[in-house]
Amino acid sequence: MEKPRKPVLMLLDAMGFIFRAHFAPMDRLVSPTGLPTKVPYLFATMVRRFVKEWQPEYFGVVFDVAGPTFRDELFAEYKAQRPPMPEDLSVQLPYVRKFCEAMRLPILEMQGYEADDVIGALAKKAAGKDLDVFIVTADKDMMQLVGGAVRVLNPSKADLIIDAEKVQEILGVPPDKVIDVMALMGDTIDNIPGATGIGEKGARELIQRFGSGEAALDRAAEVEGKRYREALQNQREQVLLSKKLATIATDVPIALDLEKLSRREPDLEGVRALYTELGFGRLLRELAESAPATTAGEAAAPAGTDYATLDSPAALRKFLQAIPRGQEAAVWLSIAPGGEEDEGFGSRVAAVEISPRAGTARTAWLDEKGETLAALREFLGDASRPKIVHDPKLVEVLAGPLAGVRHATQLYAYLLRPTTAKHSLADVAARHLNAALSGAPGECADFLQRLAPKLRAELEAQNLAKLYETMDLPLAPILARMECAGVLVDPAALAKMSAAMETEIAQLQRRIFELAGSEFNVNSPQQLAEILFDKMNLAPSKKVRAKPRSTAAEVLEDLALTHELPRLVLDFRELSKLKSTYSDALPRLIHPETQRIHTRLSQTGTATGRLASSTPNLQNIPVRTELGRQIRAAFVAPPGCVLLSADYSQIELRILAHFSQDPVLLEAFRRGEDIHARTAQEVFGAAPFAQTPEHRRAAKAINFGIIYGQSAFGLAQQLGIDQKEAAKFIAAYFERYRGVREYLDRTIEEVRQTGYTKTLFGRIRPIPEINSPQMAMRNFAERTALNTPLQGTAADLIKRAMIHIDQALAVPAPVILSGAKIRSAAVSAANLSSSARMILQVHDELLFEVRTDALDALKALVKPAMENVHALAVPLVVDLKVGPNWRDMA
DNA sequence: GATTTCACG
DNA sequence: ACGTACGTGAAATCA
Repeated sequence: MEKPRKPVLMLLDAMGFIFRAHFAPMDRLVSPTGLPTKVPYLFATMVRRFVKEWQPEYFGVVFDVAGPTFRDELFAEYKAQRPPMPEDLSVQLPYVRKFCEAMRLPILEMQGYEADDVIGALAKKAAGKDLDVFIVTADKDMMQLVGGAVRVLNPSKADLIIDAEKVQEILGVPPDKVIDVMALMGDTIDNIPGATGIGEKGARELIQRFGSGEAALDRAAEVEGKRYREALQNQREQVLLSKKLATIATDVPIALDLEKLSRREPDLEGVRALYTELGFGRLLRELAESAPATTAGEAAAPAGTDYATLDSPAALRKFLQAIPRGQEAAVWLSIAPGGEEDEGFGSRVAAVEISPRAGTARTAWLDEKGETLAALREFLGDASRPKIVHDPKLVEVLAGPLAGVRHATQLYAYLLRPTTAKHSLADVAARHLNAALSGAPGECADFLQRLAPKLRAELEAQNLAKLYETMDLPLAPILARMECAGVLVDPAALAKMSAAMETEIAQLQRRIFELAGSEFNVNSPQQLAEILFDKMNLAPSKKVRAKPRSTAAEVLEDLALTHELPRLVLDFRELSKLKSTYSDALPRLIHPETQRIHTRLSQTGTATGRLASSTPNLQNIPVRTELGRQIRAAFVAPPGCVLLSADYSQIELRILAHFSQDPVLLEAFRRGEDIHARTAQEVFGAAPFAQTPEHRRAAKAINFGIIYGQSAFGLAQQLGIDQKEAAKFIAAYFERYRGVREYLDRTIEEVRQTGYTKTLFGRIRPIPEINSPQMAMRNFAERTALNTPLQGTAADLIKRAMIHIDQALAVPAPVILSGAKIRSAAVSAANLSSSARMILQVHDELLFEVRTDALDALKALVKPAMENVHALAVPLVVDLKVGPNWRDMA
């Protein structure tokens, strides 16, 4: 961004920002002493961004002062309904002020006036000077101040800059009519009532037509729509009052003292001290880079650390043996740089760090003969030696069997806060120890020692220890073996597909260029939108309510009804997607030695407890279209083997039945009915034999919608029907499935109280946004709150099943299988683990590779293990399919 | 690096 | 009136 020539004055609406920041969709941040710090953190990063980007000459941070303002006299209920500030937030306010003080940013506030008024008055005065004025706020009503050199900068909309033209675009009126629009539509956040029954759209239309709130009131009789007319006629006083409330007082007795508002050099020591107190590691580092510390940097390694290097495999062996029996030793493997991008199968260990106690660590570099690794393996595999590791799955993938893991800090961190994006050691140390890694050899293992007791205590406090012991920890080695096993794909088949697609794509592209009349990049949504909407003047029908200028499939499907081109683009997209994401990409990921693809199955990657697959993602291999299924056919069983797929039928709806105890749902599943047919019967009153495909389709959409926390709008969109009709379906559903309604209500209420969701096995997911003042965010949080227990419990169940199956595969079969069955199997029971292996998990499906002669034994083991994994109020049903590849299965 | 689109459950 | 199903990962484009 080019810096404007005129000097810049920024006026920041501090309280507005603080309130929004508190509910920003971000993880909870805490200081080393456990204080919440999200608000000062976001405040600091925002100020830092503005200073960097705009280099404002003048800066004012404007606060509200507690106590009555002139608005309270106008309207007794003004802001009365606003809940008191959450304590979680109020404790953070002093730090925002401290930050401003350390940065030497002037704080402005006036008794009896709100920040809006102070900003308004200053902006008005500044408009007369030769300045560019930016009002930093997300409040709509501040748009009334825009004009000339005064603009609004909205930090919650990617720093959107709003000038008079933009105000017109957003609200449909110029800045001087903003208060009139606000008078009619109101503002729930600011508790301006507005007129009940008139929203943003209505307000905009009425003001555009009549010019002002007063004129609209006076000429209400002319309004055709009954709803708006009556709203205006009956709520005259409330509208007039709202207009007063929305009007920002620009006559506040405050002088524009540019001398005082000048930006000064920050008090770097003060800033550093504050960042240290709050644990802002990243900002601290940045500070250190821009202005090197004046004091000597002793802080890198905590005082009293004893780090050293072991210079031979024998020294490592000796060191490991000297660790007292029963003492927990931390083990960290550092990975050789280069080679694999991701840490996983194929990565090489560069060094081993061992820490027998906090503060002490030894590093051993790997030797060419592999003696270091051998010494380590002995230790890792010894169950009698208790260990602390970060990511047990990775240790096992890199170094082989791991026994005696006491603490796995990555799993701890994930169980405590599954919504956090990353759980690398650096992230976890930053969050829970408030410490940054300096890169010193030995430090990682030392950090594990420090983290383990702390996280373990939190785990116990949150009742998550059992889940850790019985589910997440035992799953790790299973996932490690799956990653190492890999899956077999046929590169020749994929190459053939790529070639065929190449030709087809070229043909489609030619046709597209012909029809468009020019050449462009079909893969660029921007260029495509230009062709479709500007050049060809196509417009999606009203049914499609996508974003303006969206070229998503849904929009193109609609456009395809009126023109030939969109269909070709859809075909082009399908082909290029399949080619680039699958047929071109998969062969590149075949491991040169194993000739197989080794996906990474992340155990700590999702907010709900599901696994996530990457490099490549094998959980989204195409299946829904014929062309896509060709890709799937390239996933094959090796000679002498077949693939066995076992998938749970309707697992999330069954869990819903269990949680809700709804009698209809329970009965349907207990009788083994087709649940979509049953819902069609309940909602539409159509007996199964009388049901049309349309009935079933709608019922299926409703059943899915329930799992996602559906709205009438969403269902209407999905089914391409009227919203009213969708609302009727939903009402009919809840009329018949009363228990479900009650369960959903109960769940929301519980999450509001506790702030988190919980699965059947106690896995939690914090959802603080459930109490956000922003409706959109709150609604989103509510849908999440409804979906997570269902999705998460399903994830728990299949994880548990994987553990049971893994155990059963290792045990001589007669213990597990009924005697008759196993005697008829062609292989001896004890061999099953060498004849069959689990190779993939796709949320509700497990995929096995099995020698043909062991297939029956595996089938007889897997199905009951999955179905009986945990007794629910309804049966769990598993469907088995077998085939030579992942497509042709029966 | 963010945005858009689209593959899966 | 509001804004609109939950959870993922990857590729391509564009700033």
